[in-house]
Amino acid sequence: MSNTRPRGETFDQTDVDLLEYVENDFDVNLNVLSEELGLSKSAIHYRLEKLKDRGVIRGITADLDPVPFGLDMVALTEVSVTHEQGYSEDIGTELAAIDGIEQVYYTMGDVDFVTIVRVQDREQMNEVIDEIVGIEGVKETSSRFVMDEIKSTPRVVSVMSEEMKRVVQDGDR
Amino acid sequence: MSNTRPRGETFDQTDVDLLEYVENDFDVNLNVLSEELGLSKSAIHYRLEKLKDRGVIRGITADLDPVPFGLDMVALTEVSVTHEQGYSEDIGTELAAIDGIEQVYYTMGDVDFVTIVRVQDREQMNEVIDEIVGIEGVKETSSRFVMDEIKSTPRVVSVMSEEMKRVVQDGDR
DNA sequence: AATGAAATCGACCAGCA
DNA sequence: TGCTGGTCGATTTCATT
Repeated sequence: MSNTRPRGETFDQTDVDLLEYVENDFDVNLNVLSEELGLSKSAIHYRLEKLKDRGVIRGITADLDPVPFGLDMVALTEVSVTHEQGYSEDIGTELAAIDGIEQVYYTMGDVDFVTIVRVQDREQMNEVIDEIVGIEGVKETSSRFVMDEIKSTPRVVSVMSEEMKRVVQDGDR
Repeated sequence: MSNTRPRGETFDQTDVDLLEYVENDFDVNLNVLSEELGLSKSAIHYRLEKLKDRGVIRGITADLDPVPFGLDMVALTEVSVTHEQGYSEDIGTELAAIDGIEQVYYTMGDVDFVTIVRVQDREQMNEVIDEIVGIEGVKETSSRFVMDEIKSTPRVVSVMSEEMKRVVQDGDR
């Protein structure tokens, strides 16, 4: 389109392909990647290390299924706070520290925080909500139960449109 | 507490420790884990393979930082649909397929879906919203911008309280 | 930034508790 | 079934270009 100025950093095609691959599966031998991307094994390794150093790859993690742990009860909980002081940042940190709270977003608008809570049963859900309400400065909460997690394991490159990729792309190799 | 019947499967202390470790950092050599958990390299390897086979470990993935890609604009978008047919499931799938939509939850209550959208700029945000509205059966949307992602990379075991762990625990070794 | 060779580490096997 | 120790193959590292 018209705007080709890169926001953020730039990546070549190989990096984008490599990253899209490993963000879905890092349990690979380098031979496959090597052939797939047409580069030597050492070069793949070198690029991966550089991407780690740059902080693009924050880490390598095991993706766990919550279901075997009985963690199949999920709720989206909105949290409103009193706006007397600049407490908001602290309250966010406190929310993030509560067991069972998986994600915390600080939002604009009528509510201040949206959290995603994951627990094993209703009793634990009540406990989490009680903990939230117990935080100083929290005014009220409102929860919605999740009936189905249609897509719940965030990916970065895999979710980008071609246009989004174009914006951060630089050379072709 | 009173309820000690395990929901889901059971794990021993070593598995829980191992899983908590690798869900935050799988970029370790087995020697470190071996010492840390007081088990031989082979045993660690054996347990990891078994946990993969059981589906507890769904995969090994690279955790990417969205910021270097300029993906720093995030919104929580609620989607309401018409309730004439049993379309809901299909609509969820269609939402999940849209570029820029990172997470999709099917919820009870006044709205039907909550999505998390991640893009590079307002123009792309508009495009995503337009795509959502363009889905047949979608009635209306409502979006909130995220000002701060306080906690946005879901973890499973690391977020469990001691009580939650107790519920799925079995032997001590 | 990429290569090929050398050192290191992980995957696999047979045997054992 | 779960663990050990040892072997082989793969990966990481490094000197070189």
